[in-house]
Amino acid sequence: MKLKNIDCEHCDARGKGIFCELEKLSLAQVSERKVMNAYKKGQTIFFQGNPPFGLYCVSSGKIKVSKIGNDGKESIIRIASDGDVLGHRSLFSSENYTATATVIEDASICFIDKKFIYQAIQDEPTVALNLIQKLSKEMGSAEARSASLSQKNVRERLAELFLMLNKSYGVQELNRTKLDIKLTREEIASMVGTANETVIRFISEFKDEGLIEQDGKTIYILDEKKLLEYANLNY
Amino acid sequence: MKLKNIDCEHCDARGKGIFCELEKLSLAQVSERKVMNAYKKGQTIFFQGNPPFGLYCVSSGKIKVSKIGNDGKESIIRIASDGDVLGHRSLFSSENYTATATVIEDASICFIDKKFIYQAIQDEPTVALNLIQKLSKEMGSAEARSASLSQKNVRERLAELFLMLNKSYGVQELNRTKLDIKLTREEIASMVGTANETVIRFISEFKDEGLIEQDGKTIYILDEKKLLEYANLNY
DNA sequence: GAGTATAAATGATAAAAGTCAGGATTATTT
DNA sequence: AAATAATCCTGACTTTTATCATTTATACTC
Repeated sequence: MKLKNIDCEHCDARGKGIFCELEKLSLAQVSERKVMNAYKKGQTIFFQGNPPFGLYCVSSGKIKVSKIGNDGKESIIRIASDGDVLGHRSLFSSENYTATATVIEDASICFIDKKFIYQAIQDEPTVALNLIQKLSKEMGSAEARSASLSQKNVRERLAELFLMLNKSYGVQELNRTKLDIKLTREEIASMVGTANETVIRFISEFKDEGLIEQDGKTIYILDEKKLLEYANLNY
Repeated sequence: MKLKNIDCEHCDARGKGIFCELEKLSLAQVSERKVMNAYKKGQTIFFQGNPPFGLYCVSSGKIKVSKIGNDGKESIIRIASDGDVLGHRSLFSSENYTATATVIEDASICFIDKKFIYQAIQDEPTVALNLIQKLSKEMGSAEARSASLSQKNVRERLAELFLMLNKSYGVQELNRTKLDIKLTREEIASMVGTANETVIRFISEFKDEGLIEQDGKTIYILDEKKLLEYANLNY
């Protein structure tokens, strides 16, 4: 679905993206080259195995980036939302996509051609630096996740995930924090790296112990302190 | 230990590093700002928790980058050798080191001040681009590792590791490939994300089945094909 | 080269998580 | 609102891996 081409200057995600420090003039150039598309929940932005032709910049919505194993098992690597870029990893390491990007919450996403991105990196040091910083932060998460998977048990990893979701998508309410993201147990399981039955068991445990509660598909954090204990974070 | 300051132009790792496309003049500038140090096996280059003051470029040797969990369990995130950079992730995400870098094979490493690195990124687009590419590739490995840890069992992950080591450090001999890297069982375990006893059992199995053999601490790959089967790689 | 430290190997057992099956809920469609 | 589908939940059982204890081998030091 093609959207009216909102210009970059008025993009909601303007302050967070890699082009955020550009002056108006250059930003207008970016704006001219981009195409904005609207995606519905469930749609795929790119598939594992396909070659990248450019970069996706998320203006709004949520996208899961996941790897599908040989046996069909899904692993969600990260979730991208406004201000995040998608497809950069494969683009810059000159290989086909190693993951699939699927919309989990209706999204507006801009596509920018490969050539122009490389040009922008050459001409605008801030773009390069922002990219380096974004990659570094994502790398940090990826490494933390690896360490977590090697060192921690499922309960710890699940507590960790809730804390992470709390940080990224938490909306404070009176005596609880609403997680503004809807995930199935299956998806939660594939973020934690376990089977969905196992996740279900621990979520029930967390609910019984009053750490979290649930209304429909929405999860609320009740006791962050206890979650922190359970997560056994590395200082 | 301070070494005679070999200039960048004559560095063995010149062709592989982030400064490889610089012209002689700019390279000389890098050369002036760097300090080269020699590290012995076992020495630590930086510690988890400390702030970064610059970037390390590996000229020779091998360094393990590992995260130590609360319980003291080590997870090796990656191994850096000639042409690789170290400490970039924390530097560019402006946080303290989230991992520790320890020499596992005597190394020569250059240190370049933070300020100068940022300057170089501004002034030399190729440096920025090389960094972006290095980060993207490392990110690819990190993501693959996460997926592997979530989806595969120990035997598959171990086979995968041997294939990876084969690719990076394999030296072809008559009817086998020598892995030019010495790792303890403990280290192998912490790369695979399991207990050393478990690694030992599977290594014994691999030896019994003629997939690998060993002479002292050196491992040789005998049957790459079978390892590929065992690894159950994702196409 | 004997002695000590470190690493590797093996067996027995326990714990954690995976798998399979069936039923209960909640969404979605007609 | 009924019907269908998708998701969630729970229990029983199996497999995988971790942990602990002990022995053997290798490397390092005096």
